[in-house]
Amino acid sequence: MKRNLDWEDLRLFLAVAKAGGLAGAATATGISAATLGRRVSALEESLNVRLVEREARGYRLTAAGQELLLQAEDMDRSAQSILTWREGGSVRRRIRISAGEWTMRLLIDNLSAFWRPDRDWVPEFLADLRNRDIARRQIDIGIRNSRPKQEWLAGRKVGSVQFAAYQARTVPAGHDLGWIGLVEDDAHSPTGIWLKETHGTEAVITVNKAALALSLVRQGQVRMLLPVFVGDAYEDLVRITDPIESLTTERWLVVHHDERHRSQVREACTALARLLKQNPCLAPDFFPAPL
Amino acid sequence: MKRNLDWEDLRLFLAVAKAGGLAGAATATGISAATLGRRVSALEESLNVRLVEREARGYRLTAAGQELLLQAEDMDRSAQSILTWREGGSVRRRIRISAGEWTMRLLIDNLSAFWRPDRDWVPEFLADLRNRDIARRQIDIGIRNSRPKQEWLAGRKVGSVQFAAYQARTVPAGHDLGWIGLVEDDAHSPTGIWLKETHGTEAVITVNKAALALSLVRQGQVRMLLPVFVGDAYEDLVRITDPIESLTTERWLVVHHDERHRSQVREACTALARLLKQNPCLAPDFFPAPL
DNA sequence: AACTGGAATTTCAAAAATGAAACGAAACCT
DNA sequence: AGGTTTCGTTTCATTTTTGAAATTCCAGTT
Repeated sequence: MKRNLDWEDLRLFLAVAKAGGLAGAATATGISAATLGRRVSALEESLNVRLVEREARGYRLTAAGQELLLQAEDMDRSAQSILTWREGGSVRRRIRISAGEWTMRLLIDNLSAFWRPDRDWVPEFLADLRNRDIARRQIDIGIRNSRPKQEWLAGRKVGSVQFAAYQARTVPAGHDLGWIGLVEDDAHSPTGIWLKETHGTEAVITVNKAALALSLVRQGQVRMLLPVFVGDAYEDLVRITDPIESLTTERWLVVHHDERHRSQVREACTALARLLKQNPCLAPDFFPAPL
Repeated sequence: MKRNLDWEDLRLFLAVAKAGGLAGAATATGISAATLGRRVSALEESLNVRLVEREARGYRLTAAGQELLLQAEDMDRSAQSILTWREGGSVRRRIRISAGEWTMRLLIDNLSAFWRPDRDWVPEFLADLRNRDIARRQIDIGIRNSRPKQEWLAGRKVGSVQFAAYQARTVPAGHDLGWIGLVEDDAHSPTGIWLKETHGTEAVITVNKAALALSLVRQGQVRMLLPVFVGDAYEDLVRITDPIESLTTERWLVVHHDERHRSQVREACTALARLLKQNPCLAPDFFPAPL
């Protein structure tokens, strides 16, 4: 295809000019002499000027080549300042992790179990569960409840999540309470279906914040289906069912298959997998006791 | 392969940043949006920093991306001055043409037949007949006496050259003269073989400059085998044989097959071919008459 | 003068990059 | 609210680039 001035050709010309030939430049750049020769020829063609005399023992710059060398050195100064900027500043990569609200809190509660400040990556948490955001690189690692289906996603199973029904310990046995659910868990979701099939009812109240729902449960006003890593973390809550088999979900770490070989992404995945396979619970102190 | 900072990635990032997304940058650079997306991702990976937020309607620079943009603009200023340097100065390409000494003089004598100052190339003549110099791009077009054999050479036949024996017109008929030859035309060359077979002798005198040999012939001191485009150009010379079939050679324009699609090389070849197919002679005034 | 070492070019198989086309989703318009 | 347009990503066939190995040749050494 037809190109503009290729800056990489300039960079390689610079290396050849500095080394006085292809052999030295090949050593300096890690690119083969054959390729460097072709790139210099390509630059001569695009600039329409002879830049080097090709001799048996190396390349000698023409007058035009010497002029170009000066300008390529200008570009190299800017390039060197880019490298200095990256090496001098924080070179730690922010790894964006997305999960549902409960799982997000689980990670935050257990941060020290999978991350320390001396690591060369920093976790950044985002509550966004769309795979499209992994495609757009807005998310590096997603924690999802099923195996990824798209071929551009790579997944790793890291355990499963059990659900059970909970109410406040202060509610008298046999007292009939309504159910609360999350807006996204509508009547067609697994939790909605379970509720209809076992209690012949739907959630009386729905909210879009899991933390708010939890407060109402702890106040003794409603019952709720919760992941056991949440429900079991609060001593003022009690299960009113055993873990519900039909609501058990898997837990997957999902990344873009292009990204999974990146060292920080891999380290983060390894650390998260180690944590999640231990089936940790929330740290309940995070939430204030209900008034 | 593992690379250093790829300057072409920087150039393409600059285009994406200026356009606010892949679509506009694709239009500006002629490179597809898919490729630009990959190149920006590659740059993020090599610099180990997120440079853009990928949104549905374009790319938005992160803080690091904005910093990098400033430095890439520095590099672009140098790149623009390279383009200005090339456009402001002479953009005409020097085309190096190599041929034997006689053919070289033929070209110079007939310069206006194949080149004019308004052309976008300038001929540069070199007396060097080695094909290796075409490989090393020290020569753009070689005029050779046989079809090129190497596969990296492209050839175009442009006629043939006849040879005949000449002496000075002033030499009396039947007067026995010795022969002069060129150093490179030794006893094993076609001319050496012909001389031995037809006259049972070798060249008495050898010189390494064709012009010097010609002077001696014109002074009436020796006889010589000459290309007819040289011998017939001098009225004070006379053929003493008809054109010698066994010494006739072909005439080929030879270029590197990589170079033959370059417009200036192609123009020069076309012009030279047009001239040489007319079987032109030397302009005899070029050489001073013998004292 | 002969031999050796080093450098560049060429060939061709392998690897990498590219782009057309399809797809998905968000923003915009009616 | 529904339809259209625009943008970015993915897939896969095609194109381009790359590098290992071979070749050639020149400079340096013995």
